[in-house]
Amino acid sequence: MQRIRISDARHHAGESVEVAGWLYNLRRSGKICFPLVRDGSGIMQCVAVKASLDETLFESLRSLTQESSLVIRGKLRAEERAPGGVEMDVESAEILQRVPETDPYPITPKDHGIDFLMDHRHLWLRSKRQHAILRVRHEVIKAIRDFFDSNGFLNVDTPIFTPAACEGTTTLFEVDYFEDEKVYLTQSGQLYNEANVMAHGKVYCFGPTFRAEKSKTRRHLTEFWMVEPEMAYATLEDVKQVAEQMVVFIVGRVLENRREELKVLERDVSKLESIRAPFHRMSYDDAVKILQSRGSEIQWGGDFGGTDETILTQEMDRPVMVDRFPATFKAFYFQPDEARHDVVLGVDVLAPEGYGEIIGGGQRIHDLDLLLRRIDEHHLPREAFNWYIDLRKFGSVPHAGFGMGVERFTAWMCGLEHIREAIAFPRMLYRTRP
RNA sequence: UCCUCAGUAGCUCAAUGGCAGAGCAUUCGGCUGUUAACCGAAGGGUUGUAGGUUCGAGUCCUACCUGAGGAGCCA
Repeated sequence: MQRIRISDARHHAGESVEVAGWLYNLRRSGKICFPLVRDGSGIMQCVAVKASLDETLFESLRSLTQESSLVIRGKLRAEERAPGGVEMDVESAEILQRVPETDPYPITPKDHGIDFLMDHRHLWLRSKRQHAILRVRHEVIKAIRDFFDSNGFLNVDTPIFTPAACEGTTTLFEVDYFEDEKVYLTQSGQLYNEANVMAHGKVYCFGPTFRAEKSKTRRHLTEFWMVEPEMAYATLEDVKQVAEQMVVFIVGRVLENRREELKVLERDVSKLESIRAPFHRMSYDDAVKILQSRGSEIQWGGDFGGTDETILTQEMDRPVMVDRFPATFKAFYFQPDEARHDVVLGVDVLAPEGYGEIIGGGQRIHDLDLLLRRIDEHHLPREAFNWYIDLRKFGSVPHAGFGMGVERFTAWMCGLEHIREAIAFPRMLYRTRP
């Protein structure tokens, strides 16, 4: 008998097939019962009728417990009342493991609190909503790779263990590295990207990123995934254009391939359908003026707070690109604006609906003397940057790139309240288990 | 690190300072079209921990623990 995936069931109406899965829920009524079986690709309602089945088989199905694993066989039939449009008339079944009723599956189809769900994250992943979110996340990742791969970028990944002085600003996780040596978990692959890009012209790295800030908000994880493209012979304008095209591409893919999941998530898709080029563009100067006029206490020279990002984007139908930030709060490697030496050629892309900064990037310093000066101004040890400085000695060119956080993007696509649901096992300030 | 809120049955929650409760889950019984099925019954409690006030504390006070939301912080 052919084993099928539930997602393909509609193409097998009228056939006898088998499905291997888990019992999602069960409704019963005396001499008939309706096991809902999920197999990872979808959920299918089965119908078991006492009169047409072996007595022990019917009894074992009728009393089956939630999340028990089973292989179930029967004839598929188009049925309007069933979710998915197809229903299975059960002919036989094998139960691989019956969940004992003395220790039943803890996540019932009713409401649960976030603490309980997070403690049972390893099981929570099976629920409809979490299943849908991780499928959207997969689509986002696949779209990112497809976008860069088909635009001449090469995937070159950067190290996760990095030496101490990588950027000198944020808090890093320290790791013991054999005898008496300390290394740190990467907070960005960017510096290494700058080396890789001089070899390949256009590259991207894609991997986990670690930030040890004691940040406790709905937008923060201590471990998250980031894609970072870098382009040689490129400027801030190139970054803005590529970032805009990439976002439009990913949103398009999600809308094209994950409609069902967005429906499960009750996402207002019109909010995503309005994401088109061109995005709103404004300078940091203008952003500060807008914020002040709307009651923010921000002063020129200060970074945006979470509420500032929300104020800037709340009435926007598409992302906002803010560029030319004060040099004072950006990293040492940002290229200054020729026309305005107090600002640098950096850009942040803020997602609508309060989802905040999803992209940050800009143009890097390519001049040797300027880079040396900036390293000194930031009190960073030159020796640690020898290899990075070399890149400005041997065929230096203007280059630029950006980083995008996968979970923030996924949370935006799914309309999530909190970023913790956008990754299978979130790592947060006070939560590292399971 | 700071601020706010919460912690009662496996889960979600109720209980004016006065008998510890409900729904769901589990078990038993009923039901041939259920959609978080429904109907009837049963079992299930160190009220986060330690003190204190009181005739009497789930409830009030103090400290601590755990969690949540937010702030700071986050190139």
